[in-house]
Amino acid sequence: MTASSCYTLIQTTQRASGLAKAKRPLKWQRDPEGMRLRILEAAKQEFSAHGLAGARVDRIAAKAGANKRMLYYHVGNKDELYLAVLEGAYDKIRSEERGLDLEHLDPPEAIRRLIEFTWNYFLRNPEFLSLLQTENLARAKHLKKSTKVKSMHSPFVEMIRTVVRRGVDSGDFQVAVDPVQLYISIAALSFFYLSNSATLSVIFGRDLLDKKAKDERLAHMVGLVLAALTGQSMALFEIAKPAQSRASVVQTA
Amino acid sequence: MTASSCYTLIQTTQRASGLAKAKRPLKWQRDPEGMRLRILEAAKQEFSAHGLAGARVDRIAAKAGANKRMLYYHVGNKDELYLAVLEGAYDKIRSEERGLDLEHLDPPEAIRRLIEFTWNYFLRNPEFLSLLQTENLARAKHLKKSTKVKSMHSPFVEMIRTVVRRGVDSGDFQVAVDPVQLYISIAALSFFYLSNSATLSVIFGRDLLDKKAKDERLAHMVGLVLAALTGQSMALFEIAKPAQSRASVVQTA
DNA sequence: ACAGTATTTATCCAACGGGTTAATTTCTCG
DNA sequence: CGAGAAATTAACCCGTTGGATAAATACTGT
Repeated sequence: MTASSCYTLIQTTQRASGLAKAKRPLKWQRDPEGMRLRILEAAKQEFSAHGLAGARVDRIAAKAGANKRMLYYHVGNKDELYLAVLEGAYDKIRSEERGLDLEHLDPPEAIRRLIEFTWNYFLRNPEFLSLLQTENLARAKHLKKSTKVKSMHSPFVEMIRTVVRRGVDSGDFQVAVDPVQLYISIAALSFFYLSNSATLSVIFGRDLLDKKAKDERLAHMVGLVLAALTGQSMALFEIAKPAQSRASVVQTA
Repeated sequence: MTASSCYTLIQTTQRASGLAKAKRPLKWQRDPEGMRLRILEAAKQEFSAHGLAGARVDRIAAKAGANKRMLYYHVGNKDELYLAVLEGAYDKIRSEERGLDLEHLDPPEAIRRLIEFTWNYFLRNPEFLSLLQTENLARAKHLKKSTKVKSMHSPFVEMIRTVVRRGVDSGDFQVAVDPVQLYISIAALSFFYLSNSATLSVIFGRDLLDKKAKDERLAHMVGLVLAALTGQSMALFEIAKPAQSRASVVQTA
């Protein structure tokens, strides 16, 4: 498996200059950037699947189709590798957030979009949730050392502050809620549901990750937050959920 | 330290029969129940501080003032120890929940009390949060094996269902929200804030665990949920937060 | 083409860590 | 009081794991 993925590498990364002049079949090929990327990707999977202490350096190497030595050569030791993965994860979500462009929507729609984005991002990137959990179990010990992440200081909060202010001015929102509180609440509603779905599913005896459950959750979250902000009924916002299903929820055991 | 706690044990757990007839100073004393309790307590600390993989059996033994062999003698191997701790944690919160007695409060007050209880329980028992995080990182692998926890099937959900129904009947609440969704949301708002406070504090550059921040968070959560349920303004419910502080929040950078 | 450097492979190892075995000490009950 | 059971200590075992060292191979500029 490891060997085969290594050969795959040789095929996929061969340069344009690689005509048919390959006399002796090379044992391996240089590709520092690609190697680094594959290492970080493999490390992301390993760390999110097993946590920091549970992650195995050898497994990361194997998954990356690399020799273990490569990790130390290209990134550093286990902790440095972990921090690099963490920084990459933050970098990714921040950059996607930047594209959200809430300024041009009317306030309630902006909040709805923010909730939906957060929910979908967490759904699409479960490793991100795991990495955050892992880092919080370590009380952010590594993140505190990071110079990069501190400078990322979310301009996102400013986006939300603006939306809230606009909402208050237009009369859509009833309170000038603290944007950080709001952001944390929105993240919390999605994050907890997804990151704790395993134990919650056991406890409540229902699969929280099937299609229907996920649809209902999104509708619930949007309804909860928008109802609180606008003072209107939750039911008004749950357009994603058909009336039939809404009734059945009340009866669910 | 380890040795001293061991001697402490001998002093504190000596039976009533222990007159002053101790001729030869005993090297140690039998105390199976006490030993088991100390092991589980030490294990709880260790697992919550370091996760499953990061926990060290030797450290648990040391913290319990015991010989490593005792863990295996009284509980079992590392995994069994972990499961025992987890079951104990669920047992504890469930039993406290049972005393909440929401039935005799009017619906909005019942919800407020539920939120406050959850928040305070999480604050008082940070190990519980860590254990749940750890178990979810393991995708509830251990919890699924537990026969005990499955039978605990929360009668709590029924309590909430009743409160919601009463609230709808009385006109206090506008929607018959799914009690499981509501419970998850209430837990989420507290859980995420506290379990992720380490990384969030770094990112937002403010200490989320100081007194003022905690007070504001509780007020925010109560306001959010009750406003959504009743359709009234969030501001009405934030009685814990003085007006001055509320204004300053809006300005906070 | 070739010398020097960058990248990768192949081994090795010392510490660690979960778990076990065997000996010791304390308690209980006839 | 003394023998057998229960509880505890002490010492050891051995696979694992993060990390290091050294040798081999591929590329680059001249």
